[in-house]
Amino acid sequence: MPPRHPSDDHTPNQVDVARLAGVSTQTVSRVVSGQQNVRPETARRVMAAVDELGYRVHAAAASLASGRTRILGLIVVSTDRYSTSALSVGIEHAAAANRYTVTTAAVPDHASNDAFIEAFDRLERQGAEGVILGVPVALDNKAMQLRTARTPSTRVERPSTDADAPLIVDQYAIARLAVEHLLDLGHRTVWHVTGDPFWLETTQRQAAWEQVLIERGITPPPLIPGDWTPESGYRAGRTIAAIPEATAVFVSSDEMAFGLMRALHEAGRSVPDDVSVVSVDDIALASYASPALTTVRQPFEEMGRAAALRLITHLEGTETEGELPDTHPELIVRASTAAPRK
Amino acid sequence: MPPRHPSDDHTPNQVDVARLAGVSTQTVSRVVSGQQNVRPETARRVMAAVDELGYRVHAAAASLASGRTRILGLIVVSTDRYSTSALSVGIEHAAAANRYTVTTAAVPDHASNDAFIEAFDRLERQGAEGVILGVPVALDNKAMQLRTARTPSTRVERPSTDADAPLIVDQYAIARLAVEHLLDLGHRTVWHVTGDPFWLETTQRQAAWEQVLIERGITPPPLIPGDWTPESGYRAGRTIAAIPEATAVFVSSDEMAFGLMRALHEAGRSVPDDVSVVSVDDIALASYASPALTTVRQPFEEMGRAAALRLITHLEGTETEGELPDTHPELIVRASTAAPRK
DNA sequence: TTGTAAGCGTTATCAG
DNA sequence: CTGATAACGCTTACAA
Repeated sequence: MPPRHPSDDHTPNQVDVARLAGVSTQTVSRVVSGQQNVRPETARRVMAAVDELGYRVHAAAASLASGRTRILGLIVVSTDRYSTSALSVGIEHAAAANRYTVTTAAVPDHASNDAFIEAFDRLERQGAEGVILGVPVALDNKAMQLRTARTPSTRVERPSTDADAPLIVDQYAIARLAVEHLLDLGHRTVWHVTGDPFWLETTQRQAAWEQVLIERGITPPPLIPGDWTPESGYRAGRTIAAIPEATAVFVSSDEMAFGLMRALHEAGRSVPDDVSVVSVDDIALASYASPALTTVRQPFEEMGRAAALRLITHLEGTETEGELPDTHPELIVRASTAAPRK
Repeated sequence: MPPRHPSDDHTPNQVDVARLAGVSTQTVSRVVSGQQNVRPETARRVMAAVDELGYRVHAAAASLASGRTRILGLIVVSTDRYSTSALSVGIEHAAAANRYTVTTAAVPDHASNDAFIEAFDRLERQGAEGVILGVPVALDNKAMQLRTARTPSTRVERPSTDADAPLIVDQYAIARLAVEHLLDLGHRTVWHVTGDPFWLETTQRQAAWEQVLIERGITPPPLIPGDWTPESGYRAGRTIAAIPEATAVFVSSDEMAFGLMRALHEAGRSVPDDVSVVSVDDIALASYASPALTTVRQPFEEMGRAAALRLITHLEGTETEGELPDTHPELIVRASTAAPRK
């Protein structure tokens, strides 16, 4: 076989660059990975060779040699809930800013624990250095603990079982904002339509709602179950409409609030004159509901950023690029709440 | 240094498994990657060793050796548009079913072409074997063509410049469904509120809307520009409200329709009595608008599945797991459309 | 059916 | 500041 021409068919590698620049592969590696101890002139020559050849590091080879993949795993639930995409956008940004890459594993809604484990395994196999749990996984089982022990993980919300965990979004603050707004308006009590009980937020908000009422000496009325969907909100609305003394409702998502208000409207109960409604999320459509929704805004993108940053910080044991975002919820008052009728 | 104990600190590798099972690493590789030519008894022994050691293939090493990463890249735009998450869920599912992994790169909304290139590079560097463009990238430039030439890519929508490309969702069919519905109801013409001109769908739907009108001998009225947001829909609604002869509107997204109907309502024009509205998407809230939206459903998850499957098929040159999903749009008639007043 | 040998392209370590 | 050399853990030949 004749000696191969330098610029052959194969994609250029370090050796090619080194040869062209007249240095060793090690120097190429140093230049490409931005280390400082290279003479500027040498670095320039290497970069020129890199450009000429169109060289780029081979991630797999670099991982194998260095033991680092710079991959972040993300487990999400397959829903079209508005929050999911905003969350991942935030995560992706924080990752990219720190030169990490995000690999996603989706699990079906209401999946069994096995499905989460399987997703986690997929991510680990792929080389994820850390995993972000965008899902309500239970962590109190052997299989999951085994995995989170060897691969650092963060969850977006704060697990109820671990009050000390660094917290990204305070579900208690959300519920408190909503309930106190209603109470301060003069309502005697506040009814609550829950989210899907599968999710941690649901139980946390519910507990907070109860707590705030009790602090004010009010006995919480019966819970009205929901599952995040507008349909479940509609059903809850029919329930509420049948309770004449209900004048204020805290609904766990904007989407459910749309359904709820429709049911109320159909039953001839006016919002906010007969019933005040406050929900959670502040999706883009919230101000286009009729009436416009009073809601507690969740800064999803910031939450995603915060989760990723927290994980990366843990991974590197040092500071990261970018400020830690503000993830405080905020009450947005619009037209769906008012003082109760005399 | 004393000889190391077999089960030492390092994560177990093929050598460890081979030693424990009393076979060569090659046999371990064969068993683990599911090749058939291994005696069942041997395979069993190997699997036992794998389980005992908790061994899993090192993806980077496997990639380096085989030259395959089984990574699919996905470029998405950082928006919380409902479609994005549904799309990626579909992609992720199809990928997982074919043992591929999805890596996401997000670019800002309205990003420059450079941002797309940069995202593409990130994905390539990561080892993506193919890239799904969930974004309206222009492909008519050198830099992009260079990349799509070496890394197979699919886009979710059909580029207007390439009518022969296998098509995932037919924007013409969507517009036709909407416009003909309105015309068949007896409206003399149909006004159109566009999406963000940055997106291909926008121009495609707009062209289709024009075409259908012209086919029926109707001169298209002036375009009303939008940008997907409910706010832009609201502005469009004010425009429409000021045009007494406008009785039918085709709005390019449900979210804009919410804004539009709110503006119409405020202007005292009733939907559907004065103005009929049909939009596109069929988001979960569409039936909870007031009135409930007549809309053209887009099966986003199926679209994502289809895009991924198409790419994987191309990559493997063979058939893939799972039927090719049906991505036909469908008209959902609800309460926002009616015959025009006499 | 199983094993041996030779890389894959990079980074770490240690010399110079 | 730069270079030689040895891993990293796996798969693809090829041989037995």
